Amino acid sequence: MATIKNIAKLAGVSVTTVSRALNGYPDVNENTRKRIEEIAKEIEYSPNALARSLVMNKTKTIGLLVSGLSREGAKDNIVFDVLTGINEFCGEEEYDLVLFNTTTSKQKEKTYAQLCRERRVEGVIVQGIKNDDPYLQEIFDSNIPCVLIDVPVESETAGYVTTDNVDGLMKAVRHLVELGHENIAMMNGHDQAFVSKERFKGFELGMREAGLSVRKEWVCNGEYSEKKAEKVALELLTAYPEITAVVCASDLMALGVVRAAEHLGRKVPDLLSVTGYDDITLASYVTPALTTVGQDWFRMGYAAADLLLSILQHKSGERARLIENELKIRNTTKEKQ
Amino acid sequence: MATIKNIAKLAGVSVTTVSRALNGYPDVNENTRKRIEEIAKEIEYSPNALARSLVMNKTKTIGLLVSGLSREGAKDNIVFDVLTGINEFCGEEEYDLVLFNTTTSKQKEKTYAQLCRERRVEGVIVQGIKNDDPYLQEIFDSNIPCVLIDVPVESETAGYVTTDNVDGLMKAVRHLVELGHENIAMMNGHDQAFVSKERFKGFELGMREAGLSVRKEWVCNGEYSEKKAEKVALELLTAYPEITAVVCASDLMALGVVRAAEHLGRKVPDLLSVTGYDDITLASYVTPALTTVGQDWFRMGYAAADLLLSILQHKSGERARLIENELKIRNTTKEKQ
DNA sequence: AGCAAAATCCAAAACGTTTCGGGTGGAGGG
DNA sequence: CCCTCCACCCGAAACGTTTTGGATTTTGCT
Repeated sequence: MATIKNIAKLAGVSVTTVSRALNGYPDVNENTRKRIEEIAKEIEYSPNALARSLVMNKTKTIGLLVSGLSREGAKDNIVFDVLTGINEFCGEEEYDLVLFNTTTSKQKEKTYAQLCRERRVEGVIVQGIKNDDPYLQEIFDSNIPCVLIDVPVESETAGYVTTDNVDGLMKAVRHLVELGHENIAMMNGHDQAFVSKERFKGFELGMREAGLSVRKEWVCNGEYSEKKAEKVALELLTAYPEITAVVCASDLMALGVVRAAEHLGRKVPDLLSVTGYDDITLASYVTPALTTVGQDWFRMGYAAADLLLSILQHKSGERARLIENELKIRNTTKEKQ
Repeated sequence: MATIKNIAKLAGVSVTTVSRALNGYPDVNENTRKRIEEIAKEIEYSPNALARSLVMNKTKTIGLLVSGLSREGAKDNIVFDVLTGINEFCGEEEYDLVLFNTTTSKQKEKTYAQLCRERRVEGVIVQGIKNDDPYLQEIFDSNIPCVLIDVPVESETAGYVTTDNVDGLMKAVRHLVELGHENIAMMNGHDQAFVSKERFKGFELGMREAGLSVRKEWVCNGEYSEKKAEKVALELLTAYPEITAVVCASDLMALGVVRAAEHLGRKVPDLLSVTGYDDITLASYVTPALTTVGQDWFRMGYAAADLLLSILQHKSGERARLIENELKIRNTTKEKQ
């Protein structure tokens, strides 16, 4: 493979000159520069990024640590959208992206910090991490620049991007209240996600705002799983048939709830209103199309990469980015009969 | 950052010994090895993969070149599933994955080969490439090991993984024929995809097998776009109302066709049967659920990575992998009325 | 004790770059 | 003619590893 040395020999100059010529330094004669560039093209030279990174101590690479990169993750396109956003930004800034495998047990022995240090990534974006994940602690301890998606962490080197989950869920509740609903239940996700707490807070606030009380038995845990939510909803709706609306902490769970309702002969939205959260692709394709509060995952990914770079470059003390969300009213909500 | 030199100094040995100790060579005393390992842990040493790769000329990294990594790509989960499969395999083999940005115009100046050489990836997996893409020619010319998804290319260093697209479409046609359909149209994709030709061949063969003739005006080009397919289908179905079934070269296009049919008051599947291709997530969630021929994209990704590694290691002369497909009969096909 | 073999260690080169601290030669100014 | 300055170039060190080819010490055997 062609190296800078080869060029130097062919051009009859030193490697220093070749390096400086190719990198646009001013202290090299235009004629020699031309000659060097021609030879470089001739022998199909491309710089060895490894060697360069080694000496410059800069890899132009950021790492991606995603938990949901498994076979099941495909149903919601969230991970993918975020990835796309990150990729977009990295393209503009000429950064490369390396995916870390956290799935396999083999790598589990290696700590988060080790992975990053070995590969010498300049920073990391972490997605889909649960708050009881051991990696999380490590992020605090290590001083590797990183930004998390939907996990509020702030430090010298760490930031996050998220949406206003409290407000998001309040939007859903308000919408239902406007439609005349009073007996509103909530299908929340598991506690290992930070957003769950926020969304529950939004639920409480929304209910209080409307002068309604939240009944403990009416908020349940669907674990962000379609199947689980269906099962739980089945029990909930048979035990408390007076419920006329249920807000869900994810679209997938909302689909489960809809299925459960229809299994009980309660047609959605006529006999039960349901709202989701996320606005995954499925949401608008399914019938009835899901009313849901949408998040722009692409933008979140893009913002995450942007924030990470600004942390890397000590541009500002900013450590959090808030992306807007929006209630998308579709066909799973309707006035209370 | 801790280096092997630091350890050497602290342990009172040479860097050679540290290196050999840490890498499990037998010619180092067990006591010194213990000591070295302790110190390594103590000062949080992790090896510099850059330096190692530089001298070993081996990066344990494969590159990923995907064309569909854009915002629109999210609807079909294909790219994501493939990625997941690749990621899975790489995890097992302790390979890292780097994503190349081919989207932005900035990087377009850099050729495919340059990207790979710079980053010193050992091989590449290419996905979603069109056959008029300039990258394709480069793949032939460069001798960088690579495997393509759904593009039949074989050379010393290149291979591919695909499914039997001819047979796949034949399965769909056979199914429709068994249901009594005779006036069958095809919604194909654009010519820039290799699979289009194959699927058309399957259509022809299937029709011939059933003693039916294919009418040229009845095979149209939906360009793998939902919107375009809808528009084209609208024209097709109004011009030729005698059509009772249409096979599509992708699920997204099938969705467009279904929409067009319903817009014309032809309820699917009662008044029109439609089949898709790919079995994307949407296919089973949409109503009516799409009858489609399914491909296991995860397995394709996994197989691609597997094949690439076997090429890298000169394990065998094998240059192609064929993954099975399967007809999934759901609710968009029915006996001809 | 003498000697070969085994065990343990090390110095130095190499990988391909960048960068620091000069060096050389000629032009311009006095 | 001498001095300074500028344009252009170079040698060598450095980045953090691995590996080659010994060198030294210890062990085992007669």
